[in-house]
Parts: sequence; structure tokens; C-alpha cells
Amino acid sequence: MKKRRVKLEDIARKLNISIATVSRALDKNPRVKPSTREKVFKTAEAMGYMPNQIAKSLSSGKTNIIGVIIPRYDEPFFIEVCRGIDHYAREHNYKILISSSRNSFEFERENLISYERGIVDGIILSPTHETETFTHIRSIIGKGIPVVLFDNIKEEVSGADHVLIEDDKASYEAVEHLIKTGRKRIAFVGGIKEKKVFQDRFKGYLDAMQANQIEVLDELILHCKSLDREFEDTEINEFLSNLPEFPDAIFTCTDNYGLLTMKTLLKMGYRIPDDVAVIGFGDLGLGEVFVPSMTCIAQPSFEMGQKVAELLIQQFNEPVDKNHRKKVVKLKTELVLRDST
Amino acid sequence: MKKRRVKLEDIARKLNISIATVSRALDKNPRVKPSTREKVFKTAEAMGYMPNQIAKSLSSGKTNIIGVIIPRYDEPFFIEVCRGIDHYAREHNYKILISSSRNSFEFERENLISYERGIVDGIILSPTHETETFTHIRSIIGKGIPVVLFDNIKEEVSGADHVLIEDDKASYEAVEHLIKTGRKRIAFVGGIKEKKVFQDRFKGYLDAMQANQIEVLDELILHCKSLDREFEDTEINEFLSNLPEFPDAIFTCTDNYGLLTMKTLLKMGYRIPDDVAVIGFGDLGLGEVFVPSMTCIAQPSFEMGQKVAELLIQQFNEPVDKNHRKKVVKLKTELVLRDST
DNA sequence: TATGATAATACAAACGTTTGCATTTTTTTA
DNA sequence: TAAAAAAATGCAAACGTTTGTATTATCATA
Repeated sequence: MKKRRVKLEDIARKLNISIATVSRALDKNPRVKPSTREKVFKTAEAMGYMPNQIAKSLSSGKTNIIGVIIPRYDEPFFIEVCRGIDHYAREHNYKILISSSRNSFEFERENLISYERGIVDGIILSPTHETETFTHIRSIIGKGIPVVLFDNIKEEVSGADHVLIEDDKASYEAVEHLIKTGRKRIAFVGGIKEKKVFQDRFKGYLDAMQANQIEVLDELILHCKSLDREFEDTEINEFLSNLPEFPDAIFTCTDNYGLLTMKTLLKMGYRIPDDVAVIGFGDLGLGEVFVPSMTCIAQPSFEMGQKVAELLIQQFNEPVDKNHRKKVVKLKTELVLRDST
Repeated sequence: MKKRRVKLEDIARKLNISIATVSRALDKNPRVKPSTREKVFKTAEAMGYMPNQIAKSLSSGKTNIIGVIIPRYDEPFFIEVCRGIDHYAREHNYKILISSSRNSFEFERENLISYERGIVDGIILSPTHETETFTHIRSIIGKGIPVVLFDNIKEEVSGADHVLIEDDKASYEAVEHLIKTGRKRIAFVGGIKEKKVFQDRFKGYLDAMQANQIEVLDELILHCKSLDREFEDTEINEFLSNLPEFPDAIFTCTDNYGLLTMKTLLKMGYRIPDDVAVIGFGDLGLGEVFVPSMTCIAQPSFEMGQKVAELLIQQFNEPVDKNHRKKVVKLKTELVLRDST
């Protein structure tokens, strides 16, 4: 005894009216008489009617779903952005379909293509470090599917709005803070070189050093290669253990690098901030808990998510294809001073 | 010049064959001649055909989407479970639609109902602490939609498989470990009393204490009320500051409670583990980084996600409604010993 | 070379909505 | 009270697939 779903037809039959009227009644279309509308609502309720979203979508060409592609789940930054997206999206009656590209360009492409099957109204994407060419994104946009990018954008794509923070500027400020508080020998711990955000953060570091006439020493620079938490630990460990002369400050490009650095330093017996100062990037909650608490560049991740969603939904509502000019939104960061500096 | 999507009809027209044949050809149905199949594939490729998933879903009654409802995003445990779900789901050609109930029963219900509109093939849910009654879930199941629950399950729902860990047993072991290493005055820091997992973890604590004839002192027990990171900090702070006589160990019910506790202890000048030992619950990465590193009950979150997804997909493939007997899967935890004990 | 068997293809209904237009009913007006 | 105007409803096509059954084309057989 498989129970069949109630559909408009069932309500129509029971009330001896047409499907069209039922549909309009439920829509509160003024073209149907209040009294019939009432009847329809009551019967729908009584019969346990639930509209079929798929049929609706087919008919209307809208699914009210936003596809989100992030490089990985286990990075609080991305989750926080998703939370922001979700927040804005729900308010505007959209749901989010999340998938991870697992730091792989191929996966990113596949995910994108799968979304092209019409299951989402638009796409929010943060490119992986592997993403060098943006033709897959251009192709999607060419098909009229709205796209918004955030973070780590290497290439300008016309038609793709994007949201980012000024990584170089943020780093510059942080490093300058270190210099202003008397640090001279400042090390850099960054991430994989292929990733634009890390390039920019590195640039900020270099610029600040040069602007203050401090020599940049290769031996004080680490670009972590790993994409995995454990290996990051090892890399940082080795880096710090093999330094010829010790730095008096370390600027790191993520919260996690910062924490791992602090951990290693403490284990090696250094005092923070007396011997070494440390700065992290992101400020997603952990820096505050660590002892000593960590000075961080605070990135407005939640807001970034909201903004990204806002731009996308704007695109939905724009007159189609009025050769959409790309919008770029830059969000402000803030240096949050804590005990580590 | 809005570009229209290529559909089966376009291919059919171009090749002068019927839509049905095109559909079957793309399906590699043996009923179509190899030579036409080839032609169809070539033309489809050339015209840039992309199947319309919505139309497919309407026709087939399957969306290949799994709906996931978690109480909150900013809890690494839930994200890790989602990652597990996603992992298993993708392998089986399902995508996941995530939403947060924001710790509210009302939101949970709304989300559930919105999924009832046929946009998902099945639902994975972790109930909020507010969820006392399970009629909304029963109702969904009654409509033939597969549901699997995980974590924090207060009530047995026939037809709803679920996956959990034995919270009481895990806590028992942890507290026993403290006792065995000579701790006597053991404090408890738990979460909101309404949440089943916290009830169970508290029970484990009580049982272990009683089994070892240690008196349970109310003054050493804290049930945090807040659902927000910041307030947790304050609560724990106050609790620890106002203790008449200090404990020599603190068992905490989440990683975050553990870390906040350690932070506060260190700030108050206590040495860990010499003066006080601390244990956390979850082991989602942070406990290892903190100095001193934190002993934790490791919860297999990723595996939990995989298992949950597996159970759901199993339900999809089962002969419908053979009055499905509920399956309960219990996953093992492990006590990971580190510097804090 | 007609005849049946088999292979290949086409037709049309179905999935559950929405919506432009036609039709019917009700109300207003002269 | 008949005609015109307005309101309410109904019909049927459309959204892009899948799939059971009917039809046509091809082939082997006698």
C-alpha cells in the first residue's frame, strides 16, 4: 500500500473545479474568488497537499538553489563563508548545495559541469590553487548561468562578480605593526605558492620589509607545500628547528600556521612575545583561546559570504545579459592585537 | 540574444529522428543501432547538449540529492560529519543540500517541511537540543521519505535508522582514566542540560565517580547554558573563579569547553597537568595544537558521516516499505592521551 | 519473392506544475 | 431585462525528460 502524493489534480477533482483554479488559488491569485480560495486552502490542508518543487522548477525554470563550491571543508574560513551565504540566501528563499573541490582543479570542473545540468540557479565558487585557467568558468557564464567568485582569484573573468579582501594590504599592515613594535628579524610562514592569496600575502610582507629598509632573508621564509594539517605541522617544525639565527617575529599566513608556529615555539622553549612575536591570518576563533592569545588579521568571513550571496541574487534579478559589468567588492580586514605581539 | 538551451528535441530534429531515439541513444540503450548512437553522441557533443536534471527528476522521481540538517555550522563536529556524508554520497552519485536548524526546533521543522517538497530523495538530521517531540520526523517517514538521524537522539523513531556513539561509556572511560591516575576531586563541565549527548556524558561521569566511591559534589559541576562561543567563555570563567576548593581534574564535554577551561586555568596560574588535569571531548584537531596538548575522547566524526550516508542510501535501494526495521549503529570512541593528563 | 522474425525507430502519455487565452458566469448599466 | 462589462473559471500547451507500446524497416528463410 504505497501512498501516492496528493497533487493539484486530487484537490481539483474533490472540489469539482479545474487544476488551473486550484493552482491560482494556492498562489493567492486575485483572479480566484475568495470563497473558492478558502475552500481550496482547506481541502489542500485536509488532504495534506505538498507542492512538488521539481515540477514547479521545471515549469518556472527556477530551482531556488545556489550551488557553492569550496576547495575544502576542513578550513573554518570556508565554512564561515558558507554560513554567511546560507544566512543571506535563506532570507531570500534560496537553499545552498555545497560541494568541495578537494583542492583539485579536475574536481572543481566536474562540480561546475554537474551544476550546469540546471539544478542550481547560480554558482558561488572559490577557486583552488590548481586553477590556472578560467575557461570552465567562462563557459558556464556563457551559458547564462550567474557566477560569483570569492577569495583566491587569479584572473579577471568578465561577467563574474567577485568578493575578496586585500591580502597584500592586510599583510603589509601586520608586518608593519611588527616593525613598529621594534621587531627586525621577521620570518614569513606562508602556504603553497600557487595560491593567489598566499602570493599576495607574501607580497605584502615583502613590501612592508622593503618600505622599512629591512633586508629580506631567504632563510627566514617558508612556503608550506602541504594541503594537509599533519604535514603542515611537520613542515613548520622542521623550518623552525633549522633556522641558523632565530627571528624575533613570525608573520604567518593562516590561523593554523600561526597556532602551529606558536605551539612549536613554546615547545622549543621560546617565550611569546618576549623572544618572538607571532601573527596569524583569519581570526576564526582559535587565536583568542590559545595561551598566549594570538594577534590576528581578522578577515570578515561571514560578511564575505553574505556579500557573495547578495551579488549572486542581484544577478538573478537583473535584466538578462545587459552585458553585465563585473562587480568587485573588497572587504576590510582589521588587525586584532593580542598577547602574541 | 538570449541563448536557448539545447534539448533532446534539437538533436532529434537535426538528425531527423525521434526524441525517444535520442534519449535512448544517450542512455546507451541497446535498442538503438550503434551507428545512430554514434551520430547522436557526436551531434550532442557538437551542439553542447546538457541534460536537464530537473526534467529528468520529474520524470524519474529521483533527484539524487540528500538533504542534511545540522544544528549549527560553527561546530567542527557537524562539519566533519558533513564531510563524511559528502564523501560517501559523491561516490554513489548523490549531492548534499545542507541547512542549519540554528539550534531551533522551529527551524528544524521548517527545514524538514521544505525538504518534503520533493527536492531531496532522503534526509539526514541531527536533532537540536530543543527537539523534544519527534512527530515531525515521524510524519516525514510516514510519507515514505527515508530518514537517518545521528547524534543527540532522544527518542526511538521506528523507521529512522540512526548512528551514534556511546556518550556515557566514553565519558565513563575518560573519568575512570582520571581516577586511575590519582585524581580525586574531579570537576565536570558540560553543556546545556536539554541535550541528550550532554545528559549521557554527565551520566558517564556520575557512574564512574560512583563506581569508584568518589563523592559527587554539586559545586564542582557546571552545565553551560549558552549556545554561543563567547558566553561559554564567560560561564566557564565564572565557574572556575568561584570554586571554593580547587579540583585536581576537570572533565569537559566538548573540545571547546576543554580548551576554554585550559586557557582560563593557565591564566589563573595553574599548571596543567601538575595542578589540574583536563580532558576534552571530540578531538577535532585543536586539542593537539594547544600547549599543553589536550587529552581527548576521539569521536569518529568523519566515519559517522559516511555511515549515516550509507544507511540512507541503503534505504533508497530497499524494497519499499517492507516495514523497515530500524537500524542503530554505534561507533567506537577512543581516549587519546596527551599532555593535559 | 512472399512470409515471418527480428531489429530499429516512432508515437504518445506521463511526471506535476504554470499560464495565456477562451469560455462561462455574474454583475452592472441603460 | 437585454446588452455590455467585469469577474471567475476552464482548457490546453508548455517545461524536458522517460518509457510502454505501436509501427516500420531489415533480414533470413523457404
